[in-house]
Amino acid sequence: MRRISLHRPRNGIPFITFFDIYPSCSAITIRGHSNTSISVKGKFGVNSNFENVKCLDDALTLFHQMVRMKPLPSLVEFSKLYKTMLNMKHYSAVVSLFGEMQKSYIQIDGFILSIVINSYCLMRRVDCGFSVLPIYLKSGIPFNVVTFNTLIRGFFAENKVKDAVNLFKKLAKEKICEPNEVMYGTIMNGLSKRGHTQKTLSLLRLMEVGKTKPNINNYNIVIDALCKDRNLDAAINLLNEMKQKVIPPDIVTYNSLIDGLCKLGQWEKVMTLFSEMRNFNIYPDVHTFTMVIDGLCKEGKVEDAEEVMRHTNEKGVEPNIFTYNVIMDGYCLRGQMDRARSIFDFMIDKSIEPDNICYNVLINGYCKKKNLAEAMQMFCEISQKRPKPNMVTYNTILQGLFEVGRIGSAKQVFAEMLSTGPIPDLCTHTTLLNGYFKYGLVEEAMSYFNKLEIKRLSTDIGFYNAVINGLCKNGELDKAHTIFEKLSIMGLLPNSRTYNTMITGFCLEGLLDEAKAMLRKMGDNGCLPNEVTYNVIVQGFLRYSKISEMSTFMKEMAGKGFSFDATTTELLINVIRKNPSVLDMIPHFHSENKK
DNA sequence: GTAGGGTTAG
Repeated sequence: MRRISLHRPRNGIPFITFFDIYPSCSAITIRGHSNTSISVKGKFGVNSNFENVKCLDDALTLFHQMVRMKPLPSLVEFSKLYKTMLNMKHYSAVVSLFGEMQKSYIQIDGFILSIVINSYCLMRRVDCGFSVLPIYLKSGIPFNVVTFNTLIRGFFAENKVKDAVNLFKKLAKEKICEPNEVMYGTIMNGLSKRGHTQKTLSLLRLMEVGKTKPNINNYNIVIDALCKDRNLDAAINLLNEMKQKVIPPDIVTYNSLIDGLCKLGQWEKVMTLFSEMRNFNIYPDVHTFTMVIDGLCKEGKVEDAEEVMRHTNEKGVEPNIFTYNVIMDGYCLRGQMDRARSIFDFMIDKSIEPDNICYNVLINGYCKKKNLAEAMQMFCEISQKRPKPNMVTYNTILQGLFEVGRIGSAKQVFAEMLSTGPIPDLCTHTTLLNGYFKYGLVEEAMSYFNKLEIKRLSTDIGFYNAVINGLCKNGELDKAHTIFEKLSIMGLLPNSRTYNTMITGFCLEGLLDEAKAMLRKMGDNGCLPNEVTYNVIVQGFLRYSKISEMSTFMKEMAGKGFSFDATTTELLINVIRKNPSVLDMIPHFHSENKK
């Protein structure tokens, strides 16, 4: 069967399309340099060749077959192949195949160039993405909104927010291209994901009065940002605005809102949204159920969560790996590792391949139960599989091993991480330091710390808190104090944990005046003393029987509505037993505390 | 055939 069709596309170049049977390449549209397209349909349908591309080798083989064909396949087929490769994350391979195309003088078009720019952006090389722009000019291909949207996404991928926004502004100002809803969406999404919810909302308002009116996606981005900020009232107001403007919310809109409400435990409102959705003929999907299940699990209601999972099945929605991971985490949080492991086996029975998160959840669960045998078993299991253990896996198992004192194994795992694993992050460094300090290995801790300082890899206050705490606990208060004083020079702001750690350190050494001075300094630096601070300092005075000063701080505590923790209470009882008159020194406290 | 939104782990 042969069909010939002649049509004239917008750019004015005529295309002639043939449909025929072509055994050697059964599903490829072929276009010669004269812009003649020949589409060959085989028994597997038009896309079958790309569905069969399972790995990089398949893609390369097919590409080389394609470039040798006469006449050449159409650029549509080349872009389909490139897209398939991008989906498999073979970004640099796309770039090099594009190079081969250029060397062979194969004609290119704007689609191909956008894909090449995207490949660079996905490799986090937006700079190389820009270097593709001259090819447009040389080839007489006009830039379009996709070209620049891809580059804007590239900037965001490298966290270059200002560059992204500047490019966006430049495009509009110099009339290089008219931003559309997608481009607004890209900017809004980039800003909202970095906490700039108000700017995102302003852009939506700008769109409302401008030429490009916001679509459902633009609203969804803002609603999700508001929900993530726990500003559910504002999010629901925006939902109502959408309804008024006859932009009907969709499942994504409702999922953002339901997730926000679940995280706040506002279950009645969740139910209201569920019934509202039904009125709009929008049905909950696997995301909706998973978020509800997650919310219930985080409140410890895992049985209810399992009930919802059964309900999910009744509604014809299949739980996916997210759902199972969430339920497993729920059981792990409650220490019910047997239940978590049944879910795990059940999932495998359903032919769902466990992923990294799944293993990490279980490893964390076993570590929390101090069952390092099982944790290590799972760690070894994942080490022999793909995907390989990631940073979270290593950090979890390291923490677990240190927790139970298996320092040798921890060192072994860390060495393995350095040689074949992911690059350690700040959490790894902090875990390692905490571990060394906990077991008195001060020299090892400090030599590791110094190495990191030289490499300037330690730029986080949480990390310094670990060092300061470790030094204080190992009787090295002076060194801790020196590092504390250095923080401001490095431009790091101490937080309440930093101060509390230093105050604890001073109290342990009986340097109560220094402790007191540090507490007063906290307020000056905009970091108010909290319940922990007061408990720590009161404990200090109690240990050194400075009853009248203790009384002063207790009064302040009472004024701020802070309570004693277990340690303070115990110390206080011991002091009162020895000397009952102390009771009169204690200010009017909650009667509960006084008993 | 190229660019966009919502769910999980340390």
